[in-house]
Amino acid sequence: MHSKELLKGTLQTIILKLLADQGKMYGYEITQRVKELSGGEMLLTEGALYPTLHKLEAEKLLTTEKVTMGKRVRKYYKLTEAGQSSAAEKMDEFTNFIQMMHRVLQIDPAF
Amino acid sequence: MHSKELLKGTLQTIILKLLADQGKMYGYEITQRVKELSGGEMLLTEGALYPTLHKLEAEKLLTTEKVTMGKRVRKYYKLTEAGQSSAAEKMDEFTNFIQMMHRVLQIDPAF
DNA sequence: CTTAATACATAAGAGACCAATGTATTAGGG
DNA sequence: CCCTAATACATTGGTCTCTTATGTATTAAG
Repeated sequence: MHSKELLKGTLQTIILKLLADQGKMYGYEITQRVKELSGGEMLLTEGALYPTLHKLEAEKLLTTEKVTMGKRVRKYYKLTEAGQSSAAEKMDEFTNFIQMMHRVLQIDPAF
Repeated sequence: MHSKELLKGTLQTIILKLLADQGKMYGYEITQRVKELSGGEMLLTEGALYPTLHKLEAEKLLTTEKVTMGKRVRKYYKLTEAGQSSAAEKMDEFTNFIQMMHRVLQIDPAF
């Protein structure tokens, strides 16, 4: 019942913000961090995550670095400079969105 | 750059909440009220609005009443009892969503 | 008389995500 | 030892929601 439709459009913002805070992360780590921060409520699917990461990389907002741990390969992502700007922009957009929704839905701002 | 993607999934909530507050409204009135409440930032397109109204009606959350004003026909929508429950539910979902996003994005709750 | 606003509506398509599936390594319990 | 769960990457097909474009018709204003 935590409607999944509301999450649409938030994934890029989440990824960029986490990377802005953490410096670098790999895909699986992102899914776990989101799960942790949301108290288990928000579960990123790989079918959403990886295509988005690849898209952000193609747009030069992220760069990758492969690190081999034993026989397992991890792919770390970090923000480019453009990515850092984009992260800040997306966060602004999101807070504006929330404020607008508060007005439209007439929710007590204290909430 | 108020990203349109973030609005996905909010339309039903908005419609139900406005009807819960106003009692009854017609389609065009809803677009104007949203525009007014958002300070012109949020513009509902008819291609989104009418199919959604029809869908909510098909789900028995809304009932309609046609009113003729001169030669122009207005179609008023109001909530059924199920619609009132649904409106409250959607509002809960939305506030939960915002709280979850605050945690995930680590936004100052005061914001 | 032409444009903008009011008022309804549908159809084609795009965008973002989910579910399912696939490969492969590692750790733990029985 | 073997099976399962967790770790770690990735792609494909389908769904849902909205946007763009289009259509009809009335009314008000310049």
